[in-house]
Amino acid sequence: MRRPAGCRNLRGSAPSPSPRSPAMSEPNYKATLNLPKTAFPMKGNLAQREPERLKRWAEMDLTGQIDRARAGGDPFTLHDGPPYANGHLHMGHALNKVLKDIILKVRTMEGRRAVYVPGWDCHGLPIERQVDKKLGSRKREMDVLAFRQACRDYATRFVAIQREEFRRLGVLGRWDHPYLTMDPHYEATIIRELGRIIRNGHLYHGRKPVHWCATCVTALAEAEVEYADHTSPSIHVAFPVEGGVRALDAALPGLPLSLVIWTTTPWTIPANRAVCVHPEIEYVVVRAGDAAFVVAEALLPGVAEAAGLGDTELLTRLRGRDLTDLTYTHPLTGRVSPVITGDHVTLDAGTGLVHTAPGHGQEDYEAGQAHGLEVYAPVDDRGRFTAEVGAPLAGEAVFAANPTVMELLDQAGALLAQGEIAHSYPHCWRCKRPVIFRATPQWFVSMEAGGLRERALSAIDAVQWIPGWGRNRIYAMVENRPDWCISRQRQWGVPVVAFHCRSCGEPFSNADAAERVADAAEQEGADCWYRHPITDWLGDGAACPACGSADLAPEPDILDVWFDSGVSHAAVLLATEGLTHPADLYLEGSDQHRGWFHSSLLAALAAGREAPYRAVLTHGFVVDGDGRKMSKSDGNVIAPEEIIKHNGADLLRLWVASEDFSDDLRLSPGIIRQLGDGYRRIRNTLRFLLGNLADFNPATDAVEPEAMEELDRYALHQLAEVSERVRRAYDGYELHAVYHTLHAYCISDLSGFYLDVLKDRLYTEAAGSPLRRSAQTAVWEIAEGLIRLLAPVLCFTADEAWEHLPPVAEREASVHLARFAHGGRPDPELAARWEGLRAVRGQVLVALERARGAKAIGGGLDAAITLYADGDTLELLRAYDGSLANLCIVSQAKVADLADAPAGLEVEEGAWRVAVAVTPAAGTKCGRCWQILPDVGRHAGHPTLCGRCAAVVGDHPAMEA
RNA sequence: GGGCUUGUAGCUCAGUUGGCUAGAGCACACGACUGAUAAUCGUGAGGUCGGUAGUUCGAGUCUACCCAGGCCCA
Repeated sequence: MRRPAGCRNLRGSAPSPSPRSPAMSEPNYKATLNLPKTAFPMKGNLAQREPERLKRWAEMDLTGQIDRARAGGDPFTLHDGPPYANGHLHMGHALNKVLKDIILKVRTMEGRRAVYVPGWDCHGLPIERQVDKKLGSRKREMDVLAFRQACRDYATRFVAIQREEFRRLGVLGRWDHPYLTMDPHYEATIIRELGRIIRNGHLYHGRKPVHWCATCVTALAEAEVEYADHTSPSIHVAFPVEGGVRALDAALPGLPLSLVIWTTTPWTIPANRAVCVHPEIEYVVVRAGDAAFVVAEALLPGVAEAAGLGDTELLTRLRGRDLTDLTYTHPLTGRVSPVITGDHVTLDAGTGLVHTAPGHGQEDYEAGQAHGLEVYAPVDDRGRFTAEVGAPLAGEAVFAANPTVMELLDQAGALLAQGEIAHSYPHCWRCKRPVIFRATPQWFVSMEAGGLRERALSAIDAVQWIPGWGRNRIYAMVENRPDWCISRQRQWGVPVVAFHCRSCGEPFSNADAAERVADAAEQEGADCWYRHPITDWLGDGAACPACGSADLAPEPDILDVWFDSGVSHAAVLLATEGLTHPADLYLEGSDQHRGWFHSSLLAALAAGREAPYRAVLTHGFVVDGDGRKMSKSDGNVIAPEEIIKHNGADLLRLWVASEDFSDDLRLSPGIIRQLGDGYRRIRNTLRFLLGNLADFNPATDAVEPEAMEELDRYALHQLAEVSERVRRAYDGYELHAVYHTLHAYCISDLSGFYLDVLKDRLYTEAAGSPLRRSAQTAVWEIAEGLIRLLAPVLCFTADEAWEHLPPVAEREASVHLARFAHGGRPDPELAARWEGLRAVRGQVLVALERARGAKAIGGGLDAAITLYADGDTLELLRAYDGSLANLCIVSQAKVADLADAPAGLEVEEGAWRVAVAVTPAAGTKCGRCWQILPDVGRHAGHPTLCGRCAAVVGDHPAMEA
C-alpha cells in the first residue's frame, strides 16, 4: 500500500493510525521495541538521598574497606592543614576539603594508598576569647587548669560539629581518628619539637613591642585591639645635630641645625634611639632666624606653619640617604643617636623625619633591628616610667606624663610647637582604655642561627609550587621576615618550656628538660607543665645558669598556635601508619603562604628535619558573582549548608570542580543554577546509558571488539581519548578541565551524536541481535568508564549509578573501591574516517534545518537526502553508503558525484565539500521504526512495517499475545 | 603604600614558542520530536579579548602605564 505522494507527517500530527492500515495490527508494535528501562531516577533528589548513602558507607565501613584494599599500594600522602575548631563551616572550608577529597579519591582510583587523616587546630586566642566571654566574671575564680579545661571542652564541641559538616560533603577519611593539636600525643610532640629547636640553638629570649593594656596589665593580640577616636597631643620637636649645619657641608653658614620630628606620643621621647628618614625622599635644610632645620621638602610649608618657623631660607637640598652621617643629641638625656633610613617613612603626615623608639612601636622596632638599636622601653607593667628615666618622670603613668615631657622639652628649647589631634587610636577590647606599645620579653626562633633562613630558601626551591608563583610569594616572605616570635602571653596553648631565675631574672631554656616535659605530656597532656614542680624537669640541684640561685620559676607564656600546627608533620606524618614524611602534597588557600606552609617549613627545618612537603598546591578564595569577597555586611555570603540543603553536596562538589581554583572562585545563585543544569545533563546521560543496558549481561552478551560495528568502535575510541584527557587533567590537578571535558563529552559526543544515532539500532533491532549487542557493548564500556571518571567529583551520584550497572562477577561494593577503567580502545585510523563522516553529518544537519525552515520536512525521518561530493569526500561517502541514512537520522540517503548536482544547490562549505539535496522521502512510514521506506507493506503479516521490522517482530514474544 | 595575583561572549572555561573571519559547553532565540519526556535533537544570534599607549609586516598573546578585583603585609 503506497502512501500518496505529498502526504507527509507534518509537525504536530501524531503518528495516528492510518486509515489505510488494518486497525487490528497497529497498536502493539511499541511493545516490541527495546526502550530504555532503569531504576536510576532522572531526578537526583540529592538532599534526601545523599544522607542515606552516607549512612550506607558508614555501615559498610567504606573507609576501612578502601584502607584494606589499598594497603599494598604506593602511598600518596596529602597532609591535612587543620582548620580552627571554632564556628561552623563556611564555603572556604568546604572548598578546601572537597578539593582534598577529590584528589584523594583520584589517587585511590589510581590504585595508590591515599590515607587521609583530618585534623583540627584547637589552641589559641579565638577559643580563649569565646570561653572568656562565656565565663564572664567566673573566670577570676578559676585556676589555669580549670580554664584550660573549659577551652578544651569548647574546642571538642566544635570539632564534633565540624566533623559532621565535613562528612556531609562526602569527604572520606579517618574521621574517627583525626588529629587534634590538643591531644596529649600532639602536645607532647609540640614540646619535643621545641626541644629539638632548643638543642639546635635557635631559641633565644629578647624583647619586642606588643600592644599592652596598662589597666588590665596584659599584652593584647591584634584581635583584642579595637580602634576608637582619641585625642592626643601633637608636638614638633627639634633634635640638635652635632656640629650644626657644617656637619653637612662646610661651605654653609655655621648655624645650629636641628632635625624636626613630629609625634603624638610625647611620652615615648625618653625612649628615642634614632631619627629615621626615607632614603629616596628629598629633604631641605632651611634657615629660620638664627637656626637651621631639616625637613622633607614636600612637607616644609606645613611644618614651617605648624612649628612657627616664620619665613625660611633654603640653604641646601639633599636626599634622605645623604643624612645618615649625622648624629644628634637627645634634648632630655643628652644621648647621642644616629640618623637611620627606613622605607616606612612617608610624606602623608609629619616632617618626613620619624622619631624612632624601638621599644614602643612595630615599625620603630623593625627599623631598630635593621640598624642594631637597643629595644628600650623604660615603662613597667602598669604603664609607669621606671626608675631608669630618673626624676621627675620616674613612677609617672605615661599618658599622665605627657605634659611633663613637653615641659621638659620646652625647657630644653626643643619644643617647636604643641597642639592636639583627634585620631583613631587602639583601645583595649575589655576595659576600653587606650593601649600602649611596649617592648616585653619574648621568646624567638632565630632565622640566622644554623643558617635557618638560607636553608629555608633553598628548601623552597626544592619544593614544587602549584601554581608556580607560590614559590616567589613564600620566598620573598622568608627572605625578609624577622625572627619568629613564638611566645604568647595567654593560657590556652602549649607552654614555652623555659625558665626564669627569680633572683637575677635570667631566662633560660634546656633541651633535656623539654624532653622530660614531653615525656610527661604524652600521658597528661601539656597540663603537666602546670602540675609538676620545676624540679621534675630540671632535677633537684637545678640552679640559675647566670647567678646560681635555686629560686627558679617556669615560663608562663604559651606558644604561638602557628607553632602548634607547624609541627603537624612530626605529630601526624611521622606517627601514623600509612603516611609518609615528607608529604606528597599540602593543599591550602593561598593565604597559607604566610601561614601554615610557612610555619611548617620553619618548624621542620629549625628542628633539624627536612621540608615537610614535596609539593604545595594552593587555591584561591571564594568570592561572589562579581568577584568581590563575601562578607556579612554585603549580604553576599553563601553557606555550604544552603547548597547542600537545596541542591546536594554533589552540586557543591561539581562547583568546586567546574572552576579554575588557582584563581578566586566565583559563587552566586546564578552559577549554582547553571551548574544544576550541567548536573542534570550528566545525570540524564548516565540514566540513558544505564537504561539501554537493562537486558545486557556482559558475561554472555558482550561482543568482541573486532566483531563490533565501526560506529561502536569509533565511540570506544572517543571514550579512550576522553578518558586519557581526563586522567591527565586529574593528575595535573586541573579539575575544571575534567569537568568541562566530561560535560562536553556527555553533551556533544554522546547525547548529540553517538547515542542519538544509536537509538534506532538499540530500540528496533532484535534484543539479542549482534547489531544491538555490539551497541550495548560500547554503551556498557562507556558507562563503566564514565561513572569511574565522574566518581571523584560526583561521589554520591557516581556511586548510585554504579549500583545500576549490569552485574558482573566481583564488582566492588562501591565505585570508590574501584580503579579507573583500562585505557580504552583507541583506533586512530578508524576514528579519522568517522570524524570525516561526522563532519559531513554536521553539514547535512544544516541542510535539513534549511529544508525544515522551508516547510519541506518536519522531522529528520521525513527526509531523503542526496550527498553530492567529489574527490576524497566522494570516496569516503561511497565507502559508507549504507550507513549514511542512519548516521544522519534520515529515512534514505544516497551518494552522487558533485558534477551531477542540480543547478542552484548550495554547497555546504566546511571541512568537507558536500552539497546536500533534501527531499521528502518516498515510501510509507513504517509503523514501528518510523522510517519512510519503499519496502513498507511488503510483508503480509505486518502490512504497516518495513522489511526489517517485520522480520524482527515476526518472532517477537509480544506479538504472540 | 608594598609583595604575589586575576581580568577572553550573560555564566563556566579553551586559546600551543605573537600568524588565517577569537573557540567550546551552558544560558538565550527560533525550530524539530513526543519511543531519554519536569527529557531529547537541530539551527542561530552573542565578544572593540578590562582600558590607553607602544614594539612588530602582524598582539588575546610581548612592553609600559592606568582601571577594577583577590590574598598577604604595612
